[in-house]
Amino acid sequence: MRTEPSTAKGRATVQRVIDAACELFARQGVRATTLDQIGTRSGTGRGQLYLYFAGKSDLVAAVVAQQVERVLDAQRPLLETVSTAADVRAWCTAAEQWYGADDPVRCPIGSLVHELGEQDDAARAALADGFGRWRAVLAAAMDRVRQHDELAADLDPDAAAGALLAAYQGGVLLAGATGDLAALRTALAAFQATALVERSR
Amino acid sequence: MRTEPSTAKGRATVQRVIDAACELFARQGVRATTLDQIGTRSGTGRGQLYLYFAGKSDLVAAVVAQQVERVLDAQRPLLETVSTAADVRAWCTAAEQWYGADDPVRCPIGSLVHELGEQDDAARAALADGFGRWRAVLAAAMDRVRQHDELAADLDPDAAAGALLAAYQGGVLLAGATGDLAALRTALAAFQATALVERSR
DNA sequence: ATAAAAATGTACTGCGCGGTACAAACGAGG
DNA sequence: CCTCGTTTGTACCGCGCAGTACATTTTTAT
Repeated sequence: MRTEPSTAKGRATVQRVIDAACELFARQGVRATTLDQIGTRSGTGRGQLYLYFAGKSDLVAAVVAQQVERVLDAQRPLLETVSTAADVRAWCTAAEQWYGADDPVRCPIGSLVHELGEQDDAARAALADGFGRWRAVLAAAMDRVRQHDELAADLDPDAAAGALLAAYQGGVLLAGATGDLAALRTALAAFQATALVERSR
Repeated sequence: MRTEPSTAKGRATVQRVIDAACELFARQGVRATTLDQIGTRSGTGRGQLYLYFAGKSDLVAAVVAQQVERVLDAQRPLLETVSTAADVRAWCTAAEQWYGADDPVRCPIGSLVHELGEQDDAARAALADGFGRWRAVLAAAMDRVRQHDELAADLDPDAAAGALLAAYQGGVLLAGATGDLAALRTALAAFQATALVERSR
């Protein structure tokens, strides 16, 4: 960020720009999105971009950070209440339904991994941090499942969180490639079938 | 492919071009690779590209197909002999070691998913087909494991293959994002821990 | 040996997009 | 109501790269 806006109006504009960029990046990818599109979409010209951001990579870094917040915020309410195997199943079901029939199957965070330039250090760091935090939230949830004794014995919560996140990302990747959400369902179903132990109660 | 080369020399050139493109795409991505680089790397100018290929997307499609063959060929010998849980573990270990310490962690196939243009239909189809075939080979292997009764009871071989592929792709994605292969190890380890049942014999 | 075809190298063109400069409009103190 | 800082809109520049044209060399066939 080159210049922090000093008025409310300026801050609102910055937010609109980031929001527009988030949407466009998620839908059509980073490199396929031009600054013109972002400027138009956000209702501002391209001029503002260079007032508030040092350039495209700077904007990308800001978007990555924002996107991470969005994804985590969206999941937190659901994830923070997870404490049983059934809750995990519910999260998996919800995850499958994030993708509608018509919009492209691409995780707003995961898809960024291969789209960031090699030298976009700030963005890459933000991305890695985002995955770390996502995993931490999942791990906390898995830990509660473990306390209910509904996590497979040979998995520790941290490993389970990593595995679930990988299954999700891999599933989304395959689903995006084949255009069929079944791949995601399969990946998550396998995790549920093997990692969770339903206790009768 | 615009014109099939009719001489051995021409075919050799085409192959060199595709090989060079494979390497460059795998290392630095599709969009970051220019036709100049491919022309130079393959020892031919950019002129040839347009003699044999209709344009970049055409070349990309050819590369995708080739890349799929490479990956499958590399794994076939290992995968076709898989018939026990221990063999699956061996494959997982091998998979972790495909990535050296210095080269970037990106699956030559998986990384393409988000790099292909929205309208590169031929390439996308080749990619989807590649995943399908990869999964089929894995499923055949899982079927043999099942026959040894070393696959978890609540997984059918097809689902196990999908889950393993997703775990691998997701693991590579996370490892690439964080720069730490541990993510891949965790994902594969979780699959092994929960999907495989070691029988004493 | 020679003509036709195929392969190779080079130089040029156009354009999309990131980046910059600068002019116009707005808005908050004095 | 004037003034200065901030915000907004526009017009321009240059570069990198995909795509094209064409001249030159090499290979194949008769």
